[in-house]
Amino acid sequence: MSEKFPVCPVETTLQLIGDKWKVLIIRDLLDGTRRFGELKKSVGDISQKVLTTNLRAMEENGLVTRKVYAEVPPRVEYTLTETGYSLKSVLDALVHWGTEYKSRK
Amino acid sequence: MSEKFPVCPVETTLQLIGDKWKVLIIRDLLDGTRRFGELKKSVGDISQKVLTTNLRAMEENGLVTRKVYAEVPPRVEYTLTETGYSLKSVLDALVHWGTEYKSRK
DNA sequence: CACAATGGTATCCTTAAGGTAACTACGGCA
DNA sequence: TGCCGTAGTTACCTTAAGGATACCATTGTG
Repeated sequence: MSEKFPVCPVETTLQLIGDKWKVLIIRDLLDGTRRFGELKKSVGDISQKVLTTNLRAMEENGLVTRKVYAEVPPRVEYTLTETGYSLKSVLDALVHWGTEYKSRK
Repeated sequence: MSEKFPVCPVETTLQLIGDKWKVLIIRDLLDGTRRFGELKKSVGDISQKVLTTNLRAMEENGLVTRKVYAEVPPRVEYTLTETGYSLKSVLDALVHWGTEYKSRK
């Protein structure tokens, strides 16, 4: 049944992507599937530990899927789920606002 | 002249409202001017110290204006600037996504 | 055999964020 | 006189987040 989320939908969203790192991960995954190492490079100054922690949480929340290939060395790919991809509208808003803000300076 | 912001507009936005509390403050100020005490109640479980800190930062970044009335006891009102109000589009996206997410559960 | 590459986990330590409580100014009021 | 309420500031302490480092499994290659 429905898990308990805050009444305010803003708080619900913050609960899922209120973390700076998660937003940046989604930004990069919106362009398509990425390997762990690729994300580590593209997200920016993120440590392996933090990246792993965030990806696990996002998987838990149904925002990304994790696919492990039985190769050596191992290959792990992360892809946005449909729900995760639907965050594109939020990211678009962030991009738009950030661009506007900078241009006003 | 232009201060230095990250190249990525998403990071610029996060730099300004990447904090959970700031988002909630903006959510409440979108309905109109609020007194300090009103915000403290409506934002949720926020301490006076953290609320003050965030409001100061947002004032610094030109998102809110602070107006002090020379009364006793003192009255201080916070209002979104035009720039701050323009975050409505971002908040709308957060509301919309959060609502959708909850309904999928 | 030793090592490289990838995607982790485990441990320890430091730093930053936030909580709590005490204190301030001010004038009104009983 | 002493207390009330608002909107703070300050000091101190606790907790959580994150950094750094070491370690692991696997297998093809030199």
